[in-house]
Amino acid sequence: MQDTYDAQAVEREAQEFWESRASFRVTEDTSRPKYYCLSMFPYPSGKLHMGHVRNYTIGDVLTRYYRMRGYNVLQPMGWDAFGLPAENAAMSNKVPPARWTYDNIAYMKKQLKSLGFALDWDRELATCRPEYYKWNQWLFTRLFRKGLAYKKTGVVNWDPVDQTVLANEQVIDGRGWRTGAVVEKREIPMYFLRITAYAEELLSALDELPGWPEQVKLMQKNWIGKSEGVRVGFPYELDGRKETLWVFTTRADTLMGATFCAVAAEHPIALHAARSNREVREFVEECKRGAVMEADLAQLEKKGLPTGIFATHPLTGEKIPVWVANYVLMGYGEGAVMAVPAHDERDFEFAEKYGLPIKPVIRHALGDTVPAPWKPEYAEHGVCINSGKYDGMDFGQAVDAIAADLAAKRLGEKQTQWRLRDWGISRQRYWGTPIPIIHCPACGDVPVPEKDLPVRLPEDLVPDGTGNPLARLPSFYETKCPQCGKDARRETDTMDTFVDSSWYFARYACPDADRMVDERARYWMPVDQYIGGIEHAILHLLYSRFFTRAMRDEGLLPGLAEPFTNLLTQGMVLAESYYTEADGRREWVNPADVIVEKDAKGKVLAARRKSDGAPVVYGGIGTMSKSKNNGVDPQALIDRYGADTARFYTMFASPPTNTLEWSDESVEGSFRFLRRVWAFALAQHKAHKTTDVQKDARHEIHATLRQANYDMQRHQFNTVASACMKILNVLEKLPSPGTATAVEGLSILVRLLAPITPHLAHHLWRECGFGEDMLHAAWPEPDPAALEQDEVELVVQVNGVKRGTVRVPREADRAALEPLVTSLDFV
RNA sequence: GCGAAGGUGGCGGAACUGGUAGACGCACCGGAUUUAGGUUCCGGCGCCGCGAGGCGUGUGGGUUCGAGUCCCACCCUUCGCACCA
Repeated sequence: MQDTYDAQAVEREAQEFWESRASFRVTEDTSRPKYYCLSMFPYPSGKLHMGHVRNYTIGDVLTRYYRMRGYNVLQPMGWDAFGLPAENAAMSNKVPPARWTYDNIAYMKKQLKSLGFALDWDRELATCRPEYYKWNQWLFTRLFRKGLAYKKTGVVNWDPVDQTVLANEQVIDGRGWRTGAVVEKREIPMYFLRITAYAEELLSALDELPGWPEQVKLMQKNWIGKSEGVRVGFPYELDGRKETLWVFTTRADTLMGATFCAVAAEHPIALHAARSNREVREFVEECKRGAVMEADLAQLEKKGLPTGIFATHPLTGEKIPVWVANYVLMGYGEGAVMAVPAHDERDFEFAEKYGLPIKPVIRHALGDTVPAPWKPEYAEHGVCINSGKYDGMDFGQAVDAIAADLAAKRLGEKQTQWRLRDWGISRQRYWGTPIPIIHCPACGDVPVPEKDLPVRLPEDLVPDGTGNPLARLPSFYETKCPQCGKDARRETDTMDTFVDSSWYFARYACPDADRMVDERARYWMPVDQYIGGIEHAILHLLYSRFFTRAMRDEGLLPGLAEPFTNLLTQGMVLAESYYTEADGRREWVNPADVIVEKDAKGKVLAARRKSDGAPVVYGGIGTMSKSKNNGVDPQALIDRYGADTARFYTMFASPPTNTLEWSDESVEGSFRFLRRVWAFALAQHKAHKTTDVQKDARHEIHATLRQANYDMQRHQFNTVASACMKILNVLEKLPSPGTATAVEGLSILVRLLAPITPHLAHHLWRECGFGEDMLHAAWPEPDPAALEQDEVELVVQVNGVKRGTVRVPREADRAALEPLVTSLDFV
C-alpha cells in the first residue's frame, strides 16, 4: 500500500478493474429484484458542468447502494442531442450541428467515465441518431391516424428582419436577439399532440404517486388546472348575421353582475371591428407586437378598447358592450371572457380605469357594496343580491339555477375546463426529428408509411439564422405522395425536443430493438428512481407521463401508466459572482481569479482580482452562467483532487434537493478527509492485529452507522457523508491501531464510503484484506443486538403533568442524573 | 401577474414526533511540531457584555409550561410559466 493517497492512480486502477469485468453491464434477471436508477440525460453542450456532476453522483450513489444490497441495478446514459444550441454553434463556427454534437458527446463521455459512474454504456443512445428518432416518427404517424396528433394554427414569435421564427429564449425584451428587431406574433399551421385527451388521467393519477415530492405533484395539478364552470352564450349581430359570443366562467353565480365582455385581439369580433375602426385596428396591431411569452404578457398594463359591438346578456336581455383587451388570451378557453367588475380583481381594475359600470351581486364579508380600492373579500363566495329571482341563493344553488336557465335558452351548460392545452410540437428548425408528413395537393396531409421510416435528417447542413435550411433543400422536400404517387412536398418542420426526452427511458431497456420498445421494457419499466433538476418539474415530467400512456394505448407498454415511481428533484448549483466596474461597464471576473480578504472573525472585507489586484465588486450569488462568468469547471476539480473528492464534495456540501453554493474551501476539506481515511487505513494495514475491543468507540461507530443507514433511506447524502467523518474522528482517537474495533470500524467506514467515493473504497477494501471486489460486499446492516435504542427517553413530569421528555444515553447512570433534576419526577 | 419551494453563526448545513439551537465541514483565532509551508496535530469559535447576565433560527403578531418546528400577516430569494377567466 502506497504511503500517500494518489487519487489519479487509485481511480485509474479501479476503473480498469470495473472495465475488465464489465461490472456494470446488466441483463434481465428475474431471480433478483430489479432497480432502474435513471438520471436525466444531458444535452451535449460541450463539457460537463457542476449540475451534471451533482445529478449523476446522486444517481450513482443510489445505484451502488442498491447494488450492494443485492438488487439488479440498471443505470444507463445517453444524449439529448437535438436542439437549438447546436444550431447556434453551427452558425458561429460554420460547422454542421451533427459534427459539433458528436464531438461534444465524445468529450463528455470521456469526462463521465473519469468520474467512475456505474453506467451500462452498452445501452448508450443519442436522440439525433436515425435508429432513435425513427420511433418518434413512427409513434407520431400512429397517433396521427388515431387523431391524437393533428394540425391547427399556433402562435409563434416572428423576427421580421431575419424572416424567421424565434424561440422564447431568443427574444430579449420583446426583440430578436440577433437583429434587435421588435418581434411580432404570427399564426402558422402546426402539429399538436392531444395531451388534453389524457388530462383527467394525468390529474387523478397524481394521487397514486407516493414517491414524488408533494411540491411537484401540486405544481402539475395546478398546471393541468381542472375547473368546473359554465359555458355562457352572449348573442350578438354582425352585419345582420346572428352570432353567439361564448365565454367560460367558474363564477356563473355572478352572471347578473356582468357589465361587459372582453375578447382577445385575435378574436373574430376584434378583427371585424378592426376593419371599420382605425383605433381598434391600431390596438390589435399593438397587441400583435411583442413576444408570445406568457410571463411577459401577464405583466403588461391592462389595456382595452370598445369594439362598438354590443352583446345581449343571456338572462336580462340587456345590451352590454364588447371590449377588446390585451389580458384576454386567444389560446385559452374561448378567447373571450365575461367581466364582473364587482367580484373579480382584474375586471374591477379595468372597469375603474375605463369608467365601466360596477354592479355588486354577491353579499360578501364587508357588506353589499364594493367601494374602491379593491378588497379580496369582494371575490369570495356569498349569497346573491340584486339578482332578481336568484336573490338569496348561495354559490352552488345560484350556479345550478343559472346553468339550468341558460340551458333552457340554449345559451349555456355546465362544463369542465382545463388549463392544460394541447402540445404544439412543430418547430421551424433544422436540428430535430423531421415530422413524417407529406403534403399532397390531392390527398392532403399523408403520414409517411412505416416502410419509408425513418425520414432521415441530412447531417451536413449549416443553418445561418434565417430560417430552416431544410425548407431550401429540394432533395429533402421534393417527394412523391405515398398514396397517389404524384408530386408532393415533404414537411420541413421538425419536432420539439421534448418529444425525444418523453420516452428515452423506455428505450434504454432495449436500445437495439427493431420495434420502438420490446418485452425487455416490461422487465425494467417503470424507472424506480428518477433524478433531475427541479426546473423540469412540470413540462418534461408531464410529457413523459403522457407519452407513457400513449405508448401503453398503442400496446407498447401494457399496463404501464406512470414512468417514474420515485422522483428526486435536485437543487441548482449556484456560485458567487464578481465584477470590476470601469466607465459604467461591468467586466465579470471568474471567482477562481478573485482573492477575498477577511477580518479576524472571518467576515469578508474586500475582494480583488488575482492578476492585477484591482478591487472587484461582489455581484451576488446565482446560477452558474456564461454572462456572469461564474462557472466552475468540474474538470479542473477532477484533475486537481480526483473524481472521489468531486463526488464527496457534491454530496457533502448540501442536501440533494437544496441549491448548492459552490465553495473552493470546502472542496479542500473533502480532499483532506479522504487523505485522512487513507492514512488511517495505512496504519491498520501495517499494524499488528489484536482482538482488543474498545467498547465506547464501537458503540459510537454503530450508533453513527444506524443514523447513516436511516439518512441513506431518506436520501440525505450530506449527513451520510458527515457520518463518515464522525466515524473517522472516533477511529483516529483510538489509542492503538490494529485492534478489532479499529478493523471493524474501518470496514464499516469503507462500506459507507463505497457509494460516494467508490474508487478509494475499492482500493482500501482490497488492500486491507476485506475482499476482492467490494461491489459484492453487503451494505452494513445494523447489528440486531445493538439495534436497541442508543438512548432512552425519560418522560419528565411536574406534579403529575407531563412536561416533556429527556433523552439520555442508555449507559447513563440514572442515579447520577436524578440530583440534577430533583424538582422533577422521572417516569 | 400566477403556481411552487425556501430564509438557522462569517459560510454550507445539523436539529427524526413542538423539548439543551448551531452536529459535521469550511473560514477564522490561539498553541505545538517543522529549515519552511497552501503540512500535520491540539484547543477555541452565535451576538452583546470585564462579569454576573442578556439577546438570538427573515420581520411583526399569536397558540403553548415550552416554538427553528404549529397558526396569521408581511418582506426577501430561488424555480417554472402555455398569464386569468
